[in-house]
Amino acid sequence: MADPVLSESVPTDIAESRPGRNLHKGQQTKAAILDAALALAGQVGLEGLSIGALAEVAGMSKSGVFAHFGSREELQISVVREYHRRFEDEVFFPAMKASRGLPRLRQLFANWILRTSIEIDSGCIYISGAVEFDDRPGPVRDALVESVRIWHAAVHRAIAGAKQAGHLKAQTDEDQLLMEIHGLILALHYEARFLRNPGCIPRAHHGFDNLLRQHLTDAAS
Amino acid sequence: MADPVLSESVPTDIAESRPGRNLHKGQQTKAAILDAALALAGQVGLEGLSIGALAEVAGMSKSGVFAHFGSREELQISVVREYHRRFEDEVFFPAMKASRGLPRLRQLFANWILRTSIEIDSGCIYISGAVEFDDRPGPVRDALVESVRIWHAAVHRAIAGAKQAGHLKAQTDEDQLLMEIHGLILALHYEARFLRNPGCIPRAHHGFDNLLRQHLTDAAS
DNA sequence: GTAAAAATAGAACGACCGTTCGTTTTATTT
DNA sequence: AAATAAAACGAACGGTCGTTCTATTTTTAC
Repeated sequence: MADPVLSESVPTDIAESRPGRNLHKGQQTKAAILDAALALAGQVGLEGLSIGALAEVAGMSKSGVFAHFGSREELQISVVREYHRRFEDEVFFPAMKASRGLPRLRQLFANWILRTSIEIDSGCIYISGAVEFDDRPGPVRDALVESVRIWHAAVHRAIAGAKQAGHLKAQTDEDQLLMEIHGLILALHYEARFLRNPGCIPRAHHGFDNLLRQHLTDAAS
Repeated sequence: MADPVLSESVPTDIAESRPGRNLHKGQQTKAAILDAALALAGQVGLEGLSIGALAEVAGMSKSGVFAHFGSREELQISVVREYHRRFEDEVFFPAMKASRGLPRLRQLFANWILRTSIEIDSGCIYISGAVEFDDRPGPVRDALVESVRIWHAAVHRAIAGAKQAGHLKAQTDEDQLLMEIHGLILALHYEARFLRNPGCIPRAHHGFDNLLRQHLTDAAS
C-alpha cells in the first residue's frame, strides 16, 4: 500500500474515528465548519479568515463557531491540517499506485499540476500561507512548514526512487530538480491565478518535460 | 540610453520634480513615509500595512500620515508604484547597459536573483501582493498587475532579443522560457524566505544555467 | 515681518475583530 | 420520560482599524 510517511506526524483532529462509534453532532458540524473554512481561507487566506465571516457562511453564530476551536489560531491550524489531509488524498496517495521510479514521479507531478489547476479558482493555502507566515513565527507557521516539508520530502523520495531505478541519471541532484519542479508549480499558480495569463497549464507540463529530458537516462526513452 | 518602456505608463507621484524647484516640506516627508511604508509592507504585506503602525515608524500622528494619501488604498497604490520604480532602478536599468542579446538576458536574470536574494529578508511586494490580491479586484490589484506585466514584457523582449541575435535557438518559445525563469525566482523566494532552506541561491543560478543550456545555439558557447 | 497656505496633531466616530459569559436549546444517556 | 451532558446562541467587552473633523503649528510667499 501507499507509504504513510507523508501523513504520520500530522494528527487528525476531526472525525476522531473512535472505532465503531458514529460521529456525534458536534463533530459533524465541526467538519462542516472546517469545510467552509477551507473554502473561505482559499479565497481570503489564513490571515483573512475571520470567525464572523465563517459563521455567516456556516449559518451559525460567531460564538457557536468559536466554541469548536477555542481560538482563531487553533482554527487556522485545523485548516492547515485538513488541507494537508486533502492534499495527501488527491495528490500523494493516488500517485503511489503507479509503479516505482519514473512512472510514479510522473504521476506525482501530474496530480500536483492538476490540483494546482483547480486551485486557480479556489486558492492554495500552501502558497498563500507561505507568504502570510514567512515572517510571523508561531504554531500556524510551524504547522504550515511541517506540512510542506513532508510533501517535499515525498517528492524528494520519488526523485531518488527514479534515480535508483535507473530512469534518471546518477548525477541528478534531487534538491535541484525538486526546486525546479516546485518553481513550475509556483509560476503556474502565479501566472494563472494572479496575472490570468492563458496557456499556463500546458506550459507547466511542457516545462516538466523539458526538465525530465535533461535527467532521463538513455535506457528510459 | 536605457529603453524607458518599462516605466512609461506608471506615473511618478512623489518628488514630482517640477524642474528647477526644490522639494517642499510636504513632499519630503511624504517620501520619508513612503520609504517606511515600503519596508513595512515588505514585512507584513500590503494588506497588513496599517496607517497606525506606519505613523509610529515614521514618528508621526495617524492623521498626519493619512493626510498625505487621502485613503489607505491610495497609500497601497503609492507603495506599489514606488516599489516599481526601485525595481526598475536596481534590476532593469543596470542590465540595459549590457550588450544586446545573451549578455543582457544574463544580466537581467542575475540582477533579478540578486534582488530576490536581498528580499529574502525584506520581502517582495510583487510576490506577496500577488497572493493578497489575486482574488480582490480594485485599483491596488490593477497597479500590481500593471507593474508585473511591464516587467515581464521587458524580460520577454530580452529573450526575443537574444533569439534575434542568434544566441538562442529559433524555436525557443519566449513565454515558455519566461515562465520557467519566473518559476526559479518564485521557488527561490519560497524556499529561502518561508522554508529557510539553505543553498537556494546557487540552486537558482544553476537552474538558470540548465535552462539556457537547452536554448543556446551552437554558435553561442 | 506679516498674511496666507500648507502640514501636522489630537480627539472622536462607526465598524469589525477575537474573545468571554450566561442562557437557552438540542442531543444523548439512563 | 426524566436527567444529564453537549452544543449553539446572543449580548457585551476591549481593542484596532480607516476615516473625519477641528485646532494648532509650521512652512511658504509677499
